[in-house]
Amino acid sequence: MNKSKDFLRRIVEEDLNSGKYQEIVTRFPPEPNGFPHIGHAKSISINFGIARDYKGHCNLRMDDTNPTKEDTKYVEALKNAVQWLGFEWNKRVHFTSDYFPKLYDYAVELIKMDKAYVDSLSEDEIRQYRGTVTTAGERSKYAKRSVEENLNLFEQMKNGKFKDGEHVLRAKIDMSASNMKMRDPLLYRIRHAHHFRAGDAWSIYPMYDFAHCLSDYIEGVTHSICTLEFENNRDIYDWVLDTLKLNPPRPYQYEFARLNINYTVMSKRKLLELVEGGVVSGWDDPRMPTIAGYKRRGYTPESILNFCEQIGIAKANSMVDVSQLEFSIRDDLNQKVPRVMCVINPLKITIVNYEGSEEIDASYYPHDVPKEGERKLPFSKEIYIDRDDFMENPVKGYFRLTPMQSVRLKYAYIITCKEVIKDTNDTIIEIKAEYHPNSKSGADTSGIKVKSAIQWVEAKTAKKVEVRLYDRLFKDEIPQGVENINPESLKIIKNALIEPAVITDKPDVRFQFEREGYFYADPILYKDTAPVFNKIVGLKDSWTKKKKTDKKPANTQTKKVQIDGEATPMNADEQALFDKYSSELKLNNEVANTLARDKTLSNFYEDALSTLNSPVNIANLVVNEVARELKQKEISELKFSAKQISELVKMVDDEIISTKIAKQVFVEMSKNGENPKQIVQTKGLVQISDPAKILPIIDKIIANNPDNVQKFKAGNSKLLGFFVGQVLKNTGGKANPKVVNELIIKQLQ
RNA sequence: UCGGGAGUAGGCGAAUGGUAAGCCGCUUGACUUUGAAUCAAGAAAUUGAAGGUUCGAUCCCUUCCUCCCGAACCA
Repeated sequence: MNKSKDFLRRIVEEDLNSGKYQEIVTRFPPEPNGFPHIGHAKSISINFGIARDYKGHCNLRMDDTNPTKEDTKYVEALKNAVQWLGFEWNKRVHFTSDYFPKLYDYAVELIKMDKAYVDSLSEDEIRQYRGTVTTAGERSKYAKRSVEENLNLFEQMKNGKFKDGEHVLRAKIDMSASNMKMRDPLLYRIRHAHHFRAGDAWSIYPMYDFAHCLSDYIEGVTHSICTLEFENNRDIYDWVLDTLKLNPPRPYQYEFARLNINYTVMSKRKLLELVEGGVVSGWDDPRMPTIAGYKRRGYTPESILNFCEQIGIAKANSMVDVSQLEFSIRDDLNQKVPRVMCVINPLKITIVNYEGSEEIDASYYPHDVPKEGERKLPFSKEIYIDRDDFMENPVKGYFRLTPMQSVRLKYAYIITCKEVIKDTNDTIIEIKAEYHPNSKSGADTSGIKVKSAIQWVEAKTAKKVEVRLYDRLFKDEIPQGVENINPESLKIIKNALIEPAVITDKPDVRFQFEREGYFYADPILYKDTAPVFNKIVGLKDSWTKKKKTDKKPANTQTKKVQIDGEATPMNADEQALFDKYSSELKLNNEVANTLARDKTLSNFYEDALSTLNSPVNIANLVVNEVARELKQKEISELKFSAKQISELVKMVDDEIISTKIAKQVFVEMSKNGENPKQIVQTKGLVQISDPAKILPIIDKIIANNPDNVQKFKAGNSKLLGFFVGQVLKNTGGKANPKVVNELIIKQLQ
């Protein structure tokens, strides 16, 4: 089956099919002022993914227009992240700073067109002059400067003749625009700052809104994909490219919803605070949602990429559950990594009836993972198990070792507890147990039934390892900052014990510690003499979950009450019109209301009414269809006339076409202004109402869909739509749906 | 308040007028030498609300409600 495409891919496909672009070019344009996080991974996955899917390419471009915030170390982090995720950027890494000379020339161009000016208002004044969302702004008096003066001033700005903040270059657009971004946005500001790449060559730097669109254009980008908060910036994007009258094709901007994950912060500012405040060990702390953090934790690139694919792309702000991410990494590692035994919280077991030692063969992989490999497990009378796997006074439903309940040592024997030894504090320090010699795994003739098999290590051969148990960094679903830190996000266990093969044979760097979770040999701290393992993610655990959720929370869910606001009252004229429409012309209230409140619509309506006396049907068409066109266009831009609308309605009244066809015809009319009759004729859209012609089609469809016939007869009335739809499809939409409906009901009785 | 976006099971998210997909999560069962995995079954949605148009509306129209973005010399 064809997978459904996200809205971006749909746009890309349309543009390719229409020939708008020959090749798709996207770009990933981070500002190098912080380490990339999983939100960037989503953007990378989208931009590089689309380029890959449509055989185009994707540029990696550092958006380095603010010299005071950016640094070359972040450039490296960004490059590493993209590579680690498995993508290749087109040729070299691009930098907006490479385009500074070109950008300067474009600015000069704008000045020459009298579309930009040097403003000398102070920062505060600029803010004041901008106005508010409800009131228009006022243009600076400096906007009147001549082109020559602007050119001159701008050049001096470039040459460092002025101090920071003395002047700015602004676009001359509209100080009363409802989009605040369009109130003469700043294009350049003076910054006597050292740029990490451009050095001290420039004392003016372009603003995002000016640099970004032009950088896209310069690179031949076709689809400039960014997040929702740039929706308001799209108008400037278009204004700059259009005003400069650049040679086509030009790029267009599309926005998607950025990624949010619960229990996670995603803002670069907050992440920087965590790093600088020493709350975490650095940008690559395994608890950080940075790509470097996930990498250090042990996540695989595949798991991150799968996650990005699963969550989809849309335009609605949303919060993804962190369990979705955790599923991705488990799902990936489950198929890949060897199973080994590690005892995190050791409890000594002495098997009193076992003497000597042996080695037991054990596969690295369970039967349902198609990978080969095995190791030897040393076994003797002294072993360790996890403290959690023994309970002296077990709770109900406990499957593991108790004084009354035997348990299997995985891959080895069944043991039975004989004696519990405690110290003076009443803490259990050792268990004396007996093993059952004929119960060995794979050759068990003992007939003893156990509920569980637990991990263990042999005392003398086990290796001591450090295990770092990571949990989510924040305890709150929507964390604000350090006050929400989870105090248990890191537990360091110094004395965990692991089976020797893990250290001596090193079958992999990632493991599943059986019954615990997935772990990763820390790429920096790990030493053969002092191994360190990071917990990547725990195994799914329905046992502890069951214990916790035994107390059922009361269903306190109350349905939210919908508060309806009031519509603004009509004025006298509108009221009069409404009365006329509803009483005289018998329009229903809703239609009359819409018409009465909209002068253009009602004028159009009365115009159409003058050539055809069919008040209700014309009103319906005008209110529902014409109104839609009028949302996008002015009345003068409409391709069709009121007269044509009445002609269309006439055909419906005369039952030449169905309302369904009428809508189809209307679409044609609004596209090219052709006459409705003409459209119906050339396309052969006259409807079929003759039962003799429709019946055979219905019979065929009934014969072809016995399942659905069955379901329909069983009472699934929604399937009527299915059958009607099939008949209409078969007749190219020409069958009279009313007739079809009646006939189907009759045939299926 | 003005402009721009968005509302579909607990969380994501398909379906442009014709049987409300899929994934995560949840429940139950089977299997099991991981309370995992796997397999099977299931619960869960009056598509934000109310009206309208239509034979038929998640989809088109109207009004309302809620949430997000916007008045940085940040990106």
